[in-house]
Amino acid sequence: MSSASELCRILTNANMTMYQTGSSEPLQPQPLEPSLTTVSLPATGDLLQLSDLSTCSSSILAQWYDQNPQSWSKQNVLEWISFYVEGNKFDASTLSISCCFMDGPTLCQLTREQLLNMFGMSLGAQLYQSLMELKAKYDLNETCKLLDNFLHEFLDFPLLSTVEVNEVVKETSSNDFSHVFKNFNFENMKPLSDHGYESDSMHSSSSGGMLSFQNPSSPESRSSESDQEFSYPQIAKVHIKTERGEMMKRGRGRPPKHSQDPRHYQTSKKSKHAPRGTHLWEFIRDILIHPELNQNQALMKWEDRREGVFKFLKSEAVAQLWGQKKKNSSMTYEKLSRAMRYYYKREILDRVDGRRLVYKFGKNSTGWKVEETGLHGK
DNA sequence: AACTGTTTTCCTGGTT
DNA sequence: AAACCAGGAAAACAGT
Repeated sequence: MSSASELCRILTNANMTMYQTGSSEPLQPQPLEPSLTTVSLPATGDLLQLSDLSTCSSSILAQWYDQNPQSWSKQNVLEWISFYVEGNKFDASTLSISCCFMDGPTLCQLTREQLLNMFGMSLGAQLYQSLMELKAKYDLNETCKLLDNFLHEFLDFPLLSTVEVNEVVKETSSNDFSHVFKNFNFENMKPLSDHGYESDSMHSSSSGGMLSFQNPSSPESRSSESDQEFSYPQIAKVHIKTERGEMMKRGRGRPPKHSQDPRHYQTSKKSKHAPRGTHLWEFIRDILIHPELNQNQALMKWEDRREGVFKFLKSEAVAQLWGQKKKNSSMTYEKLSRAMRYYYKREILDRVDGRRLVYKFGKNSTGWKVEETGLHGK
């Protein structure tokens, strides 16, 4: 069996369509204005900001995070399925892609049995569960909106402006809805604890071994290919008259010596930044094997498809894209290429001497060979 | 908490 | 000169 499924890859690359190098902003929901009334209760929008699903699909998924599954488009459904396919390294070579082309209403009509028939016992069950959870989450969202509105009106009442309400809903919510949030990371949330995570044991109930995210296909089996990161939103942790602390992301790697931005040096709480998602080489591979999803940007091309030799056509654009994926706007080809050079030692890439911007996949990279992909590039 | 793996950042020096 | 390439060093951060 091929190590990575075609569907998975197609959908991974569908993500590319969302990355517009030329455009100013990555496709992410605009953070809602922090409540200036100093209420740290997350606004409903914050609450539901699923800015990071565990894999590369995050940008896409952010588009439909607060939608009722009933109103999902076909694309949304596809993305949702891909999340589970990729997250589990599900081998979808046996899965008919046509199964995945349906809109939200159609999806919601399916029974559990139908899903199992279409996607198999494991994935089908998982999709069914996820669907139920997302529906529940949507309902919760609606409830929260009401609560949010209520609280805002409530807080407008002057005599109540010094009331402090702490962790009102936390217990109920974490008990009842933990599974709902399981796959999501809520940025802009104050972490419950220093490290920003809840203990896993608290909510192992719903998914159990089902969501065992393993990646047998990647050379780095220990990698965080599909790592999940989540924390609970503190649904009603209200601090009236308390400044909402801005958490600055410190950024990875060695701190820039001559950073233009002094905030770069400010210490911050360990940011729960984006899970790694795919590795760089996989990201590159995916651009190559699905050029049709690059918005006609011709970012890279195969020099020798069979041998796995490829070339960067727009090195900085690719770097920007990679940066967007890693939420790092200062990514450059210079830095990206350093990471690429580290792959030589691990034989994920082989050296190609004397040819600028040309690299070659090595024996420890997978998913690019013609036979593997089922695609036939030039 | 220590350790490992994978980048990210910076840098010096070389090549095209 | 600009854009790359090579790698060392150090740091950040996630996962174990």
